[in-house]
Amino acid sequence: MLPRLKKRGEFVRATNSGLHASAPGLVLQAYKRDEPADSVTPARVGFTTSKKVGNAVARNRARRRLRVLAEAVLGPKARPGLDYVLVGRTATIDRPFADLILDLERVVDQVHSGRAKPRRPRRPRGQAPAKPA
RNA sequence: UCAGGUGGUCGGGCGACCGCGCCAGGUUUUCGAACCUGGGGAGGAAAGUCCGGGCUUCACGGAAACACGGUGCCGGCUAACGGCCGGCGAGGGCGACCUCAGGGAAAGUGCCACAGAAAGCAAACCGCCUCGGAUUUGAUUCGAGGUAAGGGUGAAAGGGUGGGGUAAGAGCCCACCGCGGCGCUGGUAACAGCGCUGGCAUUGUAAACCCCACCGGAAGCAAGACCAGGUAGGAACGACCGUCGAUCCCAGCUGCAAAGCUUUCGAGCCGCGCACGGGAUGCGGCAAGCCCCGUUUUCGGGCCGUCGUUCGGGUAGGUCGCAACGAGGCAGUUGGGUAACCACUGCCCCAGAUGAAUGGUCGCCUCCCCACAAUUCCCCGUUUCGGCGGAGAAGUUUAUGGGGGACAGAACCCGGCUUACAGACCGCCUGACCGG
Repeated sequence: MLPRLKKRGEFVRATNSGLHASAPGLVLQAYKRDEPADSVTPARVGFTTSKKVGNAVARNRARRRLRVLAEAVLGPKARPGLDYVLVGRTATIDRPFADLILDLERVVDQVHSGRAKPRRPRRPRGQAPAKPA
């Protein structure tokens, strides 16, 4: 079983500074930890299911499916030194499991090959968009 | 059989593979843990967080009062409750049954739109009746008075219905009903029944203020305790206050006196100590600290006041609380009670996570819905009377395919309430129809 992300700061770091890739059934965020090359720790994984997914029962179900999914796909494919965050969507609950596996394999490949992009910076609420110079 | 009422139970089942966290025992151990075996692992509402408790901290002399909030027919049950049970009253339903914040309106204040002549000190718009006058008989009209039976307005017109009575009317009188008072009877009581009596006087509204009775100290497991870490027990300004300076003081009380007592001190406590050049600031010791520095420790050195305003920075990591012998659960042809509930007997120990375990995937079955085919029935056309074609209905049986199975996730723990909920099952009762 992969080690889990547990602190809020680790999740925020992956969201703000990590790479993002999305699929119909889920969203993947990945952050490469700043570690010396000779002491790289194993990959870690965390799960986020917000209220957008549904009530507590729906969120629990989405997170459980993501957890099994992570063991099946990230178990063999995860790279040491990375923090993976799987974000649940509404479709995570009803999408066939085989499709979810394909979704996750695709986004993991995107992240590993560098084709994923960092998150578009969001302006703080209440501020006007910055005008291009 | 149909329609309905009410109480209760359940909330998909089985299997395969792969997993999660907890407890107990065992083995290994590099003391971090790993592995094996066994046990148990979401709900009827775990939800909303609306009441009542346990528990914790704070406050507080017992207590009482004010304010504020809550409750509000009677009796019982309960640890307690705004809960439950049984009664009473009022309203609804043919009925089973359902609903009700259901104390006080002769303590006081307020309010009652619109319509209407008049709305709580009642009231004369139309009408009705009597008397008088005028005009031309019928009749019309003017004036004075009586009248709440009729019309009209309104949610409501100052008891209701009927009779007597009267110029017309009126509780003016009578009967019944309603209402108030008193008495008797039944009931623990709410209340009910009966009798006498009064005279219709007392409009409604208290989820309007209010009055009365009873209840309530506050905040909550991020309570609270311990440990680890930690740059910041932060900063600025102002006031008080202390130091330098300025300045001020070297005293007061008792006593004849000797003397004694009191008075000071920057900050936790204790002790010492000060007078002609001294003091207000001194010296020593002990103790505490989420403080800082040095060098890891022993240790050494430094630091520290109060109040107010403003501005920040960081954090919520671990263990305990906390997984339970408890207002505990299950069972009973047991006993008491109409019941809620209580007693007794037997058995059981029954989730404990913390980015948050209690599951994921697949197959079969089950229940419901839909489509299509076969099946049955009816209608139309045609016929060589065997059928054929078209259109429709039934949903019985069978097969195939597709879809659906609700509301919802423990977070310190109990007792309730409220709200959400596909569907299934059981008991009792009511009404209608049919049969005996």
